[in-house]
Amino acid sequence: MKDSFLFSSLIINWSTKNDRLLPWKQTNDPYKIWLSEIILQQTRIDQGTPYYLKFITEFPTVNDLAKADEDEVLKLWQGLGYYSRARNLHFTAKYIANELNGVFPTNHKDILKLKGIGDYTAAAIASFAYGLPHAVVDGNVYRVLSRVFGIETPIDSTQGKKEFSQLASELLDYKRPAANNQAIMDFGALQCTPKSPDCENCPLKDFCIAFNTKKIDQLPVKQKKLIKKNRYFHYLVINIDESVFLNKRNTKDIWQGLYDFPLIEHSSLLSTEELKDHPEWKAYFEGTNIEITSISKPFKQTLSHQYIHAVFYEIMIKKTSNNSILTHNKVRRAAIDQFAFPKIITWFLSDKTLYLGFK
DNA sequence: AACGCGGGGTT
DNA sequence: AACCCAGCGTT
Repeated sequence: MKDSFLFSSLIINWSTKNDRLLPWKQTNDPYKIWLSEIILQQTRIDQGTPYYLKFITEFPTVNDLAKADEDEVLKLWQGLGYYSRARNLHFTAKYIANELNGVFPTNHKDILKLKGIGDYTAAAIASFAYGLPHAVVDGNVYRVLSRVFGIETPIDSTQGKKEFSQLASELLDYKRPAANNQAIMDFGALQCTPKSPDCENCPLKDFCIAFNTKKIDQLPVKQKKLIKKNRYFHYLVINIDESVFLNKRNTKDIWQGLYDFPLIEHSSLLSTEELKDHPEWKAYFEGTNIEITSISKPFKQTLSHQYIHAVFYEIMIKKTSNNSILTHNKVRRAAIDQFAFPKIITWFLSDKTLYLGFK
């Protein structure tokens, strides 16, 4: 079965009967294909599709995207996660517009140099936009190849990456790389699924080593296991007149580029009395006449690598002689919809809208 | 080579 | 709760 022609023929034949109609399949525009691939990195089709449609409506060309503010791009990206994708997308749009005269690179080597584009995305754009013979290796491909060929090398090892991308290249039908790449990903997503794949109705049943040795549920092999850490956020929702103070996250941490509120982080959840005794609280409110008007329920958000626990203290400033909080962005409450927030902030805000008419 | 980076669906 | 999704950049 180490017959590349047979493998790609079977996969492509399968795909002609199991086509997924997706918006970015209808175009050869490298900008749209690039945009779709960035959105779909580590993201399910169903989750990414509405964002793709929003983006091509708002920014029909790379020049439109380049002209936008980063805040505007992040706002449109809000809720999709992995926000460095949006920042790199915008950076690269400006680069293409300003340095490349708005023309997307047309060869694999130059595509791969762009920020936010790695091996997978470069191969995807090269094949889908220009018909160039570069094999994609994404999560679907790792799964399909490891099973069909019984490869137990961990897919998240350097050796594994090398081995699988070499095999994918050998298997690629060089006469129809786009169809071949599309087919193997669709096959992984619909037929050779992570859990309970439909092996009985699989065209590769007779060849698949994992199926014939009953190792389907053991492949692919991954070596990493990551531990989640707990973090405790005490958010200060500081209101003064019709405004509230926002914080733009610029440090090297989660949610870079998004907005939240002034934050006191501690290694455990603090009681109100403990929080009032915290040096950062004192720095904020020393010499200031304030009132805590409400304390939210605890919110919990699960990230890929940490748990965020957040409590929101709503504080009204009556009179201040302290200007340290003024280093944050003072924003009219009616205008906060324009800022991009992480999920845990939007949960808090929608709760407030629901119960207190806060807007 | 190892780690950090979101959010959500499925099992 | 664990796993995984059209991965990439940094250290």
